[in-house]
Amino acid sequence: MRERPSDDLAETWRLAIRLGWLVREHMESACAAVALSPAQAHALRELEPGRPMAMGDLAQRLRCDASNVTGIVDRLEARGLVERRPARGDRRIKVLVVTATGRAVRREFLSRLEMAPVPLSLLPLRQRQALAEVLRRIVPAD
Amino acid sequence: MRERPSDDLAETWRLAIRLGWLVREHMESACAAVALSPAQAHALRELEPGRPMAMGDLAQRLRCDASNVTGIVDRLEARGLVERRPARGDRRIKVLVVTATGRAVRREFLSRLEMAPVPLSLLPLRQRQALAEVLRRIVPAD
DNA sequence: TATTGTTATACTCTATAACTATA
DNA sequence: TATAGTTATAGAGTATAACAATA
Repeated sequence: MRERPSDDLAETWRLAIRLGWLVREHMESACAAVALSPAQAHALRELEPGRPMAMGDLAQRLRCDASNVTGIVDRLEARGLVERRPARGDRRIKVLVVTATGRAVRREFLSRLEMAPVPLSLLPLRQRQALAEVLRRIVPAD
Repeated sequence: MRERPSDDLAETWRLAIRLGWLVREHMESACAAVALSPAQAHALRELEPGRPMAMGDLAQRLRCDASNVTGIVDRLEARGLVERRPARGDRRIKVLVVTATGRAVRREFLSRLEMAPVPLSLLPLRQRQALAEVLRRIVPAD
């Protein structure tokens, strides 16, 4: 069935959009499982254990205004997941460190995030390989 | 050591997640182009012209509480995109109708949404078809 | 009594602008 | 003066509970 290429493109993109929603729902359920809002989970994900990060740098990673990070970190800190520590050298800078509890929650969140929903795992191996190969071409590097 | 990353389920899923982000960014830029919040755009998308919908039904489609819809529709109505009309038969029900302006904005939004970002269009037709086929299997019907 | 939509309330995320304490 | 982080403020989305009008 030689469809017009433009129609094929639109159809493929519509399917991609639906996959996007699937991904979004999956993410939200991963957030809910660890009782974090999407923004909080996103922040915790960026804070790799053993790699302290300044508030401002986190704002950049989250692509939001620095003032938002204050509140997001307030809530993470209230739950005992991260700590604000003074940076050596520049006393204006506060550095974020993930606590032991934070590391556990972070691991739990990431592991849930990486558990693919059923349909993908049911796909034949060869098709999954093809999918991965195509995705690698169209999706920007992380 | 990853000898065969392509047959790794987790790797494929990670790529799918990135596609999800790509889709999300695309959607947000489509929303921004018509000056609608994601929730407002989502609502307007559900309101097919010529198919009036009750507030409660819209809440179900948006999968949110009915009380939220009041505010979302307030803003759409303030912009002249939809109208609340009394339903015949049951005077408790208010029915939503898209205005002429609303139809134009809706068309503009949907057309931007369906414009695939560059990378997908650069994919060879054959691969795009393969991608569509795989997506059709793993993605739930709309 | 039950249902539809609204209001009241509360919390989070978002941004801008003003403020503080450093540098 | 400039920068890092905070606070103040405002708008939007989310949910729950209470409410009015109607069924």
